[in-house]
Amino acid sequence: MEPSPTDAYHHGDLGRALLEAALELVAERGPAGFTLREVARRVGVSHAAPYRHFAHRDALLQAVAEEGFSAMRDAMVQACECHETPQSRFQALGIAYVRFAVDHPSHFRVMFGPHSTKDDNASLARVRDQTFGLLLEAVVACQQAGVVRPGATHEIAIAAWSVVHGLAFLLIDRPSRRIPPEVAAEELARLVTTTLMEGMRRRD
Amino acid sequence: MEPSPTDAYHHGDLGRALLEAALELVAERGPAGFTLREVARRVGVSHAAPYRHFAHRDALLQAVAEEGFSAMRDAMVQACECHETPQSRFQALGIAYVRFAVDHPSHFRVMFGPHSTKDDNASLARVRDQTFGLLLEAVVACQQAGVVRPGATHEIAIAAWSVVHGLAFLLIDRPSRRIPPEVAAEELARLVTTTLMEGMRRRD
DNA sequence: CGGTCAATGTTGACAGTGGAAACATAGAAG
DNA sequence: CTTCTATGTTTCCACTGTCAACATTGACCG
Repeated sequence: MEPSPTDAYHHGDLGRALLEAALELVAERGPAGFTLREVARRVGVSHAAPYRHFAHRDALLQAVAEEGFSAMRDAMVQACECHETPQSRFQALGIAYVRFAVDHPSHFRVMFGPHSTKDDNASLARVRDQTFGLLLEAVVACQQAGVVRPGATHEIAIAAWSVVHGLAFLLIDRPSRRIPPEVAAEELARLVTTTLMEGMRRRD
Repeated sequence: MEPSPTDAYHHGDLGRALLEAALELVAERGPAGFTLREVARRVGVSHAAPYRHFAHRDALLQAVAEEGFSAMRDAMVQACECHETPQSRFQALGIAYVRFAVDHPSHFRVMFGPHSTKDDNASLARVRDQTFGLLLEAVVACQQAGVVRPGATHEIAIAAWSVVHGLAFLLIDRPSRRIPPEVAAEELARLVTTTLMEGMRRRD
């Protein structure tokens, strides 16, 4: 029962095919251009077929979001592994976050769009928590290494998430023309995380 | 020429009435529940009437966004005026930003939603720039007072915007259950801005 | 082997939406 | 009073999400 794309009545693995087509569609036309019927069209299936695999339109979008969170988490973990000290690992985490958003803006928007943030979806909520978990662990590691002031772990992690999350949105939305377009995302991410870590530094 | 409330033809300044109804609708049902026809219905006018005042659905949403940016800018300016030192003025700006988002989440989402960020709308782009302008001025003031390291003004302002923008979204979207729900927005905003300013501090 | 059944896919409907075109009306301008 | 133009209405269209009824298929069981 491999998904051989024959023109059989039964598709083999339609759920997976729908998800992949949805990913492509979102990447191509953005979250607004996403349409259940268009996804079905691309897979070559009738417009009601998706309902056998996803309860409603938003469920498919949530699956897209979940896929995105997994990919981002993996990218963050991978970026983290290249570094040794808790500080640089922490920073690598943040930079990977921003980079993912800049590289996959539509996907990132779906991940934090209105259909994905209501957590009636357990698996989506879990992978979202994992993302924040990475930041939390990094903060703890920095605290244990004595490079970040102790206490208020959650609050510090929220601050860290805020800064990369905000920068990510500013870079993909460009809400002001006074943000110079030539600024490199990576450099900015480095500056922003450095500044924040400096502010969280343990002072003696 | 802008239609002043006096030159009422049939309805009597329908444009304004539509905008106000749109504001209410967004506040009630969120950006997703916003519908041109529902707005028309609430004003008691046919579903095609809005097209005499707004080129398309997104234009009305952009007007809502513009209204929101004006209100937020005013709130920020007002919060700023209560303080003396450049640092506390800067921080007040950021806290007002977060507070506005938390107090008007739907409105805030529209302001940074996908329909408002493409800047084919001159007046919307202008008021967006003004918001960033406030941050820029505050950074310059802090630099002149010697409490923020000189240079890289734009980058520092972007960092400041990032942190309040990100915190705003995290607070209204709550993307992780590991963000404790009881944390007060205001305190968090204070912590986050303090941390950032500490990081931007001039070091001797 | 054949029959039954649940899973999967299709067809056709429905209400709701954004948008365009043709028509209607009322106030201003002559 | 007539005419013109800005505003509002009606009517239509293509498209969407969703549902119910129907069709097909492979798997399981006698």
